[in-house]
Amino acid sequence: MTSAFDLSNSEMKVAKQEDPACVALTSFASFVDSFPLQGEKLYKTVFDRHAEMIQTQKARFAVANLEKILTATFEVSAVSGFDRMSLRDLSRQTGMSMGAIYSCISKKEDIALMVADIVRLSSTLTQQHALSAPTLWGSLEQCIKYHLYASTLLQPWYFFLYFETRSLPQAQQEASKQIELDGINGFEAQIQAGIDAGEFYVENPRSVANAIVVLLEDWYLKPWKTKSLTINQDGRYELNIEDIENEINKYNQSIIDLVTKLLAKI
Amino acid sequence: MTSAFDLSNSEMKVAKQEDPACVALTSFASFVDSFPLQGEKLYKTVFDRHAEMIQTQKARFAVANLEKILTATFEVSAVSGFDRMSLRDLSRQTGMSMGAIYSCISKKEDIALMVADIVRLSSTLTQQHALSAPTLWGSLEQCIKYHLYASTLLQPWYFFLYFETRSLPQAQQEASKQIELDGINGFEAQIQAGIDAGEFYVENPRSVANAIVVLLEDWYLKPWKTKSLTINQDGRYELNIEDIENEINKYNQSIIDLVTKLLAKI
DNA sequence: CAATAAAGCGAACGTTCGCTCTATTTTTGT
DNA sequence: ACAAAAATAGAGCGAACGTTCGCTTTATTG
Repeated sequence: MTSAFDLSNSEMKVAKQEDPACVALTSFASFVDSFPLQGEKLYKTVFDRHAEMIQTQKARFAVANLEKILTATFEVSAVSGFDRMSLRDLSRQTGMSMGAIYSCISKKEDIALMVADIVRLSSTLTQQHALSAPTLWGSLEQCIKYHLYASTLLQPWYFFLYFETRSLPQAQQEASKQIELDGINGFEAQIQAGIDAGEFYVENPRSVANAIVVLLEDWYLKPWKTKSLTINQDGRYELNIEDIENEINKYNQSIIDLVTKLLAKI
Repeated sequence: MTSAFDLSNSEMKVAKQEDPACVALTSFASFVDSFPLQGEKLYKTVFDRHAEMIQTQKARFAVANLEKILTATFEVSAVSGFDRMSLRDLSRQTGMSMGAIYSCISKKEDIALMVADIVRLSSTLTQQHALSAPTLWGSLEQCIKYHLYASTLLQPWYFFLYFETRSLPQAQQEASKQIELDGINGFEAQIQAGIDAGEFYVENPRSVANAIVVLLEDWYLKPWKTKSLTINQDGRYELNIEDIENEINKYNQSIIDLVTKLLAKI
């Protein structure tokens, strides 16, 4: 399969309509098929992008251990926060020794840096692909939908970055704010374009854009609002992919309904 | 002046329309005049409600020191989080000795408990008073407005509770979730009442209720979105009360516009 | 099968933490 | 003026922290 997402030069690329890779992904299942940041590939990406801080040389070992470390980090720090998670907790949870952990990271903070990097990469990829839709409304719909899809697949990552930003260097804290502002600006621009084209009407485009961003955040920040999506002790969703798809679609539809009403011409 | 808020038996009281204390507070300035949780009264309330963990006997001293401690806590932990704030930091920031600090608290966690208690008290007070409005729409409007008012006056407190909930005992963590769910349920009930009365129409009342709650949270969580509201180095807003009133009214109006559209009968 | 290099291990290090205590001085209320 | 309350500076406690390092185990290669 040709993936719709190009990881290789993610920072540069802006997908064009004519691009054969720009297939509209209509279901969560098809998104899962295309999205590169999951499973083994996800941790391989972490390894590739942070090789300089990883002592372990063979990707095979590093990837397996990074998965253990990051999974355990999400489990432990979801309850008590990253600061309260000691590396001894992490050692216990992963079954790895302190030394093994420190051959995958150079210091504790590196874990947070890895998460921040992946979330930003995911946001960039998702947004770029969504903007390739042929119509204004379609592009808006896809931005929302893909963001929900990506933040579902990477829920613990998005959640972690939101709550643990303050464990990062201050420059990175500012960068996180900027990402959020960029998100709002992006939606605002799309809405404004729709107004200019006579497709939408709304008095204050920015407040609608802000509402969208905040509702998207709510999805990965408060999974307990949708009880059926809570994760079990193994850190996995209890639902199979069809059930998840239903839950996402329900939430997606509620946002779309909202936005439809807010942008409707009277 | 007779305050519109009754602090004495806040847990019990549900204001009635006939209650002479139930004045509609139409401006931030009049809210400030009535709201009991500010200035010296605020820290006196903390003292009264946590006397058992405070060694200092005379309220006069305790109140002054609690103000120093809590203000410094907000300043320090807004940057790096409550866990990373050491009591030596706190001692430096407040200019108090360790001994003086420990005569106002029994342990570090107490600080977080005090904040949580005040925020919950504030939420309760605000919601009770707002529900006393004579009409359905007026009640909904007041719930939103008063919440914005209270969370502006107590912004560092609301912010702190949101991000440091995980520093609290697990029972308190659950309680915090419940407060949010209660908030959603409250708005949902009001919207449903409006639908039943034929005043509103919306397909999914809960998603509108959820949007309101999330937008209210956004106000105190991301003050940097409204640049003019950012606080300076002294921890005080740079604006005077009129400017703040303008900013709140602008944000309040944007929520009201949103909700108006969402609940409009077609 | 021996040699080599990578990976894994866990005790131990130095530091910092929350917290206590004491001796002394300052502030307060009468 | 005087006794009580409050605050101070600083030493110090044990526990827990992030991190290091000498050593052992494992995998791979010639």
